[in-house]
Amino acid sequence: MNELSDRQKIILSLIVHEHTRTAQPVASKTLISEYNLKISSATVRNEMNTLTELGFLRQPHTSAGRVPTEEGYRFFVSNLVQHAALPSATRNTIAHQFYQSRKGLEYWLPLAASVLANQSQAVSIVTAPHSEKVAFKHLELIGTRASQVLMVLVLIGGEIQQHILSLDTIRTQEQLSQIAAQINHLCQNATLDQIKNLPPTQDALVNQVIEAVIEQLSLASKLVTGELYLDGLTNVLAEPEFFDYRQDNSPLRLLEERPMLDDLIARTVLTEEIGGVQVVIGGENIWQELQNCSVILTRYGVADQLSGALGILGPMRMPYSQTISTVRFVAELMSGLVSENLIN
Amino acid sequence: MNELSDRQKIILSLIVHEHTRTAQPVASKTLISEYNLKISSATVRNEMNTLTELGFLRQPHTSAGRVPTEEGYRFFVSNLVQHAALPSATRNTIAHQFYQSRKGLEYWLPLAASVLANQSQAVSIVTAPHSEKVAFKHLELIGTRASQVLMVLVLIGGEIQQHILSLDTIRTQEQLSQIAAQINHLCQNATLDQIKNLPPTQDALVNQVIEAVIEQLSLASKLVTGELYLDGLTNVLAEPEFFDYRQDNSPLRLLEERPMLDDLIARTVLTEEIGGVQVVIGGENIWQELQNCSVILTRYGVADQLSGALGILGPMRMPYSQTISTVRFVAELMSGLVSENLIN
DNA sequence: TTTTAGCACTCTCATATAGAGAGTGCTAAT
DNA sequence: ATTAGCACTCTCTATATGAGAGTGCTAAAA
Repeated sequence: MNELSDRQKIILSLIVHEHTRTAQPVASKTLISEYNLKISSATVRNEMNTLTELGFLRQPHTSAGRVPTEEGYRFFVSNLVQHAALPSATRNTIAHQFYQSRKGLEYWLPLAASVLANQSQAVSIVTAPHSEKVAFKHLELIGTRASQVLMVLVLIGGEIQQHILSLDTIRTQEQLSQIAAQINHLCQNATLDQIKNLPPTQDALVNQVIEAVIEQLSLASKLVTGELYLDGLTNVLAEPEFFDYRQDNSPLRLLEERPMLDDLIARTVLTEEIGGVQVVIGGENIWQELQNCSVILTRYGVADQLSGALGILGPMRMPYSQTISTVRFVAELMSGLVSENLIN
Repeated sequence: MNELSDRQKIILSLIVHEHTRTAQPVASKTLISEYNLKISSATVRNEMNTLTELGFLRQPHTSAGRVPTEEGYRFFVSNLVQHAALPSATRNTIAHQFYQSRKGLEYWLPLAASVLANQSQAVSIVTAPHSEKVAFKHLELIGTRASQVLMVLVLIGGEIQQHILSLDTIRTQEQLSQIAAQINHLCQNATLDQIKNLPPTQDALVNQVIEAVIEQLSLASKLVTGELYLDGLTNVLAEPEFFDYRQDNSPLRLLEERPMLDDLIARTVLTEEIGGVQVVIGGENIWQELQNCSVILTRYGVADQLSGALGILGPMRMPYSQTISTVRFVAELMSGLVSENLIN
């Protein structure tokens, strides 16, 4: 493929920038007057023509200016985006909000979603961190008045699972605690496979609980992502990209269908290192719903232990540089918080 | 206030019904042909005129049919709605979905949201059940490699709180379990106030943990609602009521701002008995955002122990009878599930 | 060879106009 | 009290028109 000349790159960048600002097709004259270019509009038009033939720009109609295509945005993001660091004022504002918040993932997750949504003026997506390799940390059995027992299972990393067991007879809390202690001893730091290979004990009740533990751990190990936090839906409602659509392929549908979102996350960030930011532009022919949208996702947390995904979904026409920086910064913050509070 | 004649009530009901079906202003002739009325259109027009003067109907413009006003819907819902039971086929479909689901509130809550959204074709709102009177059930302390400790606190009812404590020194798991046992003994079934009045112990660490317990319980007691589950946003995106608006007072904003939603829930269902269904039509001059919407909410769970709210938010023009029945039915199901799995 | 001025051409958008159709309100008759 | 009949009003659609924006192309200039 033909390399673009420097001038073509500049023009493409400026068109992307101007279109992001105005949401209008960009005319050759506009470009010159807004950015004080030293060349004539005819020259710009010639270059625009070339860029259009290369598939980076398109014309809504004959006598309109140019709009970047999906391909154009993709080239821009891969080759032309200026990765400026987030202004320190913004960084401070964001950090301050985390500092002021109550401590604990249950507060930080929605906060991260809220910060991302506000900063990007798009929809934010944050999943609770989750350990790929589930392993047993601690078990507790809590009796009720009836023969039901609340089983609380803590995984290494700090995830908590709860489940209600039905026993055939009512046991005292002492008996239950004894069983829990026994299992805690047996399963100390064990992985799912190790627990599966444990020889059955003499005690039928212990076996029953271990079965339940195995089931809970299996469930956890199948999970792609943890709980989902969204924010900023209203940011995006006014965008034509979002409500022009018929109901059926509104990009917002993606957010309501967990399997789709899990797929999106799995195909992008889960293959990435923590810290790598993925930009999906226009659905990349995989997700119909994202035709005019872009998704910026990254992974945060502690590698191999506890990690989640976070990012935003917005119109394709967005300030990529700034948004990518924001996503990256919030991910760094969250990674720090997760690692400081790791349970292992 | 003047009573409506029977014929006026019928005409109002039919207009509501027809408008719900077609989303169009209802003409006098339409009413006659669609519902085989034995009176002339002129008579209907006369009655329509009266109903308009009474504020139950309005005319979008001179030569248009009539549309029910907020007041009209309110009268319809209070006086005219036919409370038909949900068809047993629908009941079975819904019950079946709960039957097929994994057991546990964490599965039932999103399921309830999904069922409500699908059945009503509106946005569903489900909050996790929450105990108004928080009381201590069980505490567990789980050590990490560092001096941080994961505190897991189970409330009566079954809510689980987690919190990370920072100790000055590293303790063994045995020491931690000992402390937990001591506190479990001290706080057995105690309410927040009872724990607050506990005399301080000799052990500084125990005191520190009890402080943390008090803080967690205080937090829990201040909560109006538990976690929020929404579904069906896309159902409603196509409705003119929802995207006609400027961003600022879209009804969906209500769902993103927890304080507003809590206020809505607090002002309606929390004052109600469990089982009572509240219908808020057009925001009732309190919630700007709900101008053309209605909210149907009810409370579910076990009185005085563990209760949450569930319902839907949809366009004002909705099939009230059916939707109210659906909300009520799902609430009954959820109440059953909560009471069967109560931890106390 | 590259750039540019100039201009014809195309398409959109806003505005105006007209006619059809829907539905009412009113009047006078039943 | 009800109804038939009709004039009137308003919306909606289609059509026409002109202004404006922006391009593509050509031929000249650098």
